Amino acid sequence: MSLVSRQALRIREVAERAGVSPATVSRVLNGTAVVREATREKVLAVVDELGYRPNRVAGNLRRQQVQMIGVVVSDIENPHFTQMVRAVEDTAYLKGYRVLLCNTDEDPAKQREYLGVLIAERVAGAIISPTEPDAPEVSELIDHGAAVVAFDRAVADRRADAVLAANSDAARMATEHLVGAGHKKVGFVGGLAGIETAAGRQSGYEKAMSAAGLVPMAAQGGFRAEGGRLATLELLGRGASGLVVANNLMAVGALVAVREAGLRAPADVSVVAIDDPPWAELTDPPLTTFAQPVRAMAAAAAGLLLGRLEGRRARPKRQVFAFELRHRGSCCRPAVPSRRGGAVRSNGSRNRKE
Amino acid sequence: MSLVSRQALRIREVAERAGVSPATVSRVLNGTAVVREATREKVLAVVDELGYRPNRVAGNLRRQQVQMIGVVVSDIENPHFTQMVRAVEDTAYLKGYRVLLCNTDEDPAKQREYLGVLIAERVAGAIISPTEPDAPEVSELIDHGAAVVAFDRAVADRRADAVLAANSDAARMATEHLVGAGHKKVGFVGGLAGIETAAGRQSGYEKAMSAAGLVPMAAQGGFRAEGGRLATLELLGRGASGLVVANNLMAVGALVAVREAGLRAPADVSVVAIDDPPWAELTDPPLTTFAQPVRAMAAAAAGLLLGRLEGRRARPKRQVFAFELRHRGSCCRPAVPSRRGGAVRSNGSRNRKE
DNA sequence: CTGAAAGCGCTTACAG
DNA sequence: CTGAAAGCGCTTACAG
Repeated sequence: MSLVSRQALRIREVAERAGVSPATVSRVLNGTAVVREATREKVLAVVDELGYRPNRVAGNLRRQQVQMIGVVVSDIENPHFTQMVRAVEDTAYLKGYRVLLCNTDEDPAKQREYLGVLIAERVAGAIISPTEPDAPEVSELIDHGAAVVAFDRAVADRRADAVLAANSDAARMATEHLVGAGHKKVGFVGGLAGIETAAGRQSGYEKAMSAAGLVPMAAQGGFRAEGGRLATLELLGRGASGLVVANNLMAVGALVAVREAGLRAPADVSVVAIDDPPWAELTDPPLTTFAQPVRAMAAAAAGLLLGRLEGRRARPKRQVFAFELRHRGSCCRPAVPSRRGGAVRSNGSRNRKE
Repeated sequence: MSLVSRQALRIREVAERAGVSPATVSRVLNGTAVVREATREKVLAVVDELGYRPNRVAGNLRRQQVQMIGVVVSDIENPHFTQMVRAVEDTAYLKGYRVLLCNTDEDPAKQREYLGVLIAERVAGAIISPTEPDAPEVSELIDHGAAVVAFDRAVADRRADAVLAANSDAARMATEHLVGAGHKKVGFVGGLAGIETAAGRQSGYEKAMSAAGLVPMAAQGGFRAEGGRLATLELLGRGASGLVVANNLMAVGALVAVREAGLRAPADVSVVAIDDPPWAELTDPPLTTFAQPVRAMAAAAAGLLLGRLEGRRARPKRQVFAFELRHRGSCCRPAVPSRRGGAVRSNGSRNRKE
């Protein structure tokens, strides 16, 4: 179809060749006005013949709107966010919106820069899992007319919709699950300080422990596998017989640590993780988890966002989703006191790659 | 800093407030010309005071270039592509480029539409793992001046750079590995018909089998977990004692199938997978794999792309990366003839979700 | 139903 | 070192 040419064709060339004005070509291509059928066909024939591709950058400027949404996550490699991005992309694609991927690495500076990009590009909206919930750029983005939905973690600006998970409840239930099986020394492998989901999960854990009259025992793993490994080794060294792990990446590290310590789950240690990664039933033992309904959450977020983009003007919504227990093999053998001999080495010398 | 206002500020307002022309504001903000220091400071002060954010859509149009690259993958949820996207995003970010995420689901129509979007948005470049390698849109994109790098799978247009993996070699070595351990009935869980990586891997497998004088035995799993499960059940039903699985998602299904069939790896069946997913050492048993150096490949692809965007005009490069054996527990117990009693049920009645 | 003209908000030769 | 003016490629009131 297309005549190859170095210089991109403009609407004017198409118009001349078709013997009409640029306005008419635009109307045909966008369906924004009724055009005589014969004219329409002639225009389409020329468009096809020349392989004309309208320059959308120009259109965006003129129309004063960009059919693009930013998706801001802290780590695209975390399956939790991968699933979210995937579900959002699906919905956005169907509605004609493109996805601009913004990976912040939990770095507030990077989040600021990326939000600046979204403002500069005048995107129509954004789904944000914030690293810094009160960054002024979030408000700036909204001031510029973008629709914003907070995902997983709320943002300070009250004009944003929010799709959250009941983090505290999940950690509380996970802890109760272990306590109910007779564990007294239940450790908590915590997430990244200052992140809402980490704080929520830790508080649920602490609530359950104190309700049971037990002493909390937490170590921070930073939401990453290697951190989870080290935190787990520390907690095992302190005699933990049950572990609540605050996310799926750290669960990888926790399982490795259990093995490194020469222990077996659930015989020696019971493990419950929050988040249900795709590989949960493949591990040895299969991992008991509290699963977030990520897809439903992502669909809700995309729905809220696209709803606003299509003109809904309701006041901001806040939807909270419950976790769901997926009982597998890593839990819960009842606790057996002092079944272990020696101390556990509390940090690995092995140079592992996660 | 920013005075909140419904209507976005334009460069003209900033110029008026600073008592200079728009041209000068532009020069200060872009550093494109020397501006008197006092003027510069005045402009920056006003920009800061008003919270001015240049409209990059307008800039893109005027400058005739968009600092954005498209990343076209078939499935962002496949860890293989997730890692690639992540590595590309890192590099692109550092060079000031944004990433537009395009998920094709191995659907040629979706790939065409997304490539059309990339052309219309006049992106500077694209990294493409093509579903349809000879789609005319790839050439159109290049005609429009975009730099294109093919990833994993080549594209027909010879002007694109390519970063590939030695698929055939990997499958051949995996097969030889099993044959070397004494397996005669080595089955192959194949990928999606028509996809280059699937064909390459299957041909490597067939080469190794015929070199060993053995009869090939393949079943197609479509590169997805559930397909891998069904294909594996079929091959086990045909008496396979060794399995080469053509990608990581199908490996999930294969392990599940082995378990469903009441067998154990490596005692009853040896399994080698191509692709090394993050959870390979967590499975029961840990999965022996041939790993692609995804990060190195992604870095190479991003390097080639950004190199061209920065003006390199060398002829198209084609880099092929070798796989690397990661020996773990799922292989290779030597084959023991007819160690199994009855037939294996050849398709599961359990209604699993992958 | 169609065209001429203005304008989206920048950047950049050009002139001084 | 700085400004006035043109122009990037569209879309859309406006007029007919």
